[in-house]
Amino acid sequence: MPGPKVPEDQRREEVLAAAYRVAARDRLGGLTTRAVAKEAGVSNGLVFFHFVSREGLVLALLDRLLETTVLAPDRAGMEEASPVLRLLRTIERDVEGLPANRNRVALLIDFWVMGTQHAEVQTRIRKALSDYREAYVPLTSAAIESEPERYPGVTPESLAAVATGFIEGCALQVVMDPERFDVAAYLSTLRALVLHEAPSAGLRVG
Amino acid sequence: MPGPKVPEDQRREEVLAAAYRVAARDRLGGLTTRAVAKEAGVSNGLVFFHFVSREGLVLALLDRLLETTVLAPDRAGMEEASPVLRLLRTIERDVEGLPANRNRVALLIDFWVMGTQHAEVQTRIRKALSDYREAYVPLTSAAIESEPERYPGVTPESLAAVATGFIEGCALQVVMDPERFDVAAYLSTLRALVLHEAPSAGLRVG
DNA sequence: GGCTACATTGAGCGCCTGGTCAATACTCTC
DNA sequence: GAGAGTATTGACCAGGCGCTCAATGTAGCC
Repeated sequence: MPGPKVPEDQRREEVLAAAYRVAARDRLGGLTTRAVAKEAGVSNGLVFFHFVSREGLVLALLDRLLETTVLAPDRAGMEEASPVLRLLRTIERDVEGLPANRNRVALLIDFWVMGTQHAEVQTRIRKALSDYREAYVPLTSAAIESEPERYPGVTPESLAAVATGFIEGCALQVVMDPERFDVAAYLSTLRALVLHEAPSAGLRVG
Repeated sequence: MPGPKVPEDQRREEVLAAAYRVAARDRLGGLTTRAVAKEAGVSNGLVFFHFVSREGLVLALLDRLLETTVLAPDRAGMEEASPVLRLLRTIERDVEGLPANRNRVALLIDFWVMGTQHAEVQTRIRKALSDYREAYVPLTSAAIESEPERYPGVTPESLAAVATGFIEGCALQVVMDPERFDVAAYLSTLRALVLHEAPSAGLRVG
């Protein structure tokens, strides 16, 4: 009683999209092959035909998730700002974008936790985090070079690590308690800490 | 064929300790009632006799975990330092303590993630995090008061939130990639950012 | 139209899980 | 020592899981 055939790997794509929907709703723990099949309107066996195993499906989902997560900082609209301000604004953009992507962020943290026990997931997550840090290095490098005496002993890499670590901490907060997490207060505090000047200058938060 | 009886709720304690050992090794996903029973050298049914359900066991474990996690900052040995330095050193102590407690931290993050979908776990975790922030408020308050002009618009609460958020970000790093996480570089970067002076003065890192 | 190759189905297998429960052994009381 | 109450056992159940596979429908080719 097989259903209609679909050309090429379009089916695979449909199943993967269904897997994302299920995972965004029920997280990795709720990502069963049956749930995915049902969501895709397809039989259970077909999931295995296209992904071999649940693990294959999970890894494909992770790859898709990481592919569609933009790492490169968007510098549009801040070409004229000082390097330090550019760095700050990039961090702020990333943090401000977290609440709207809560489901996606929660899913990434699920994979993060899974990576603690699963070698293949671990290497992928580590690489993504490494890429994320790398994407910040040009910004941190410029910031340090603009005022070297202000950042003694700080390397572009260590500053990038701290910056992304800060963002990841924010991601945890957002996932756990989105109502309590006050993006504006968080960011203005960061600004004051780093700039040592009133946050009202140039703050875009309403 | 019941085995020997044990007075009071000592058995409950043994089972809970076994649950911690299992969870520290295999995390929440591996925390099955049978695994705990085996680890405790006890029958499967006894776990339910003492904890009613797996959920009861998990919640008891979470409570135990949070009870035995010291939140109050230890100020010993820094009475004479400036408030800002005291704050920094407290953060440093917390961060430095993470790698040695990797298993415990990983387990807490497991609960954190679980709390995203489980109401009772969520309230407990939120309370623990709130307490953690609160524990920092005296330190952040003193730091701000000592140099009010240096932290414009920064409240003790927001600074405490950023400080603990920073530590939680570090916790994520440690759990994911303990070898790569360079505690010393992280902390010296934080110092330089906040103090705007050479980190060699007063840094205790070898 | 027949043939081949392949996508698709759904029943079914084995395993593990949380949970139940009657039977049983221990401990205490008198 | 008998009786009562409780801690403990392990077999058992239902359900969900990942996964397999023979059967079957579909599409393209000559």
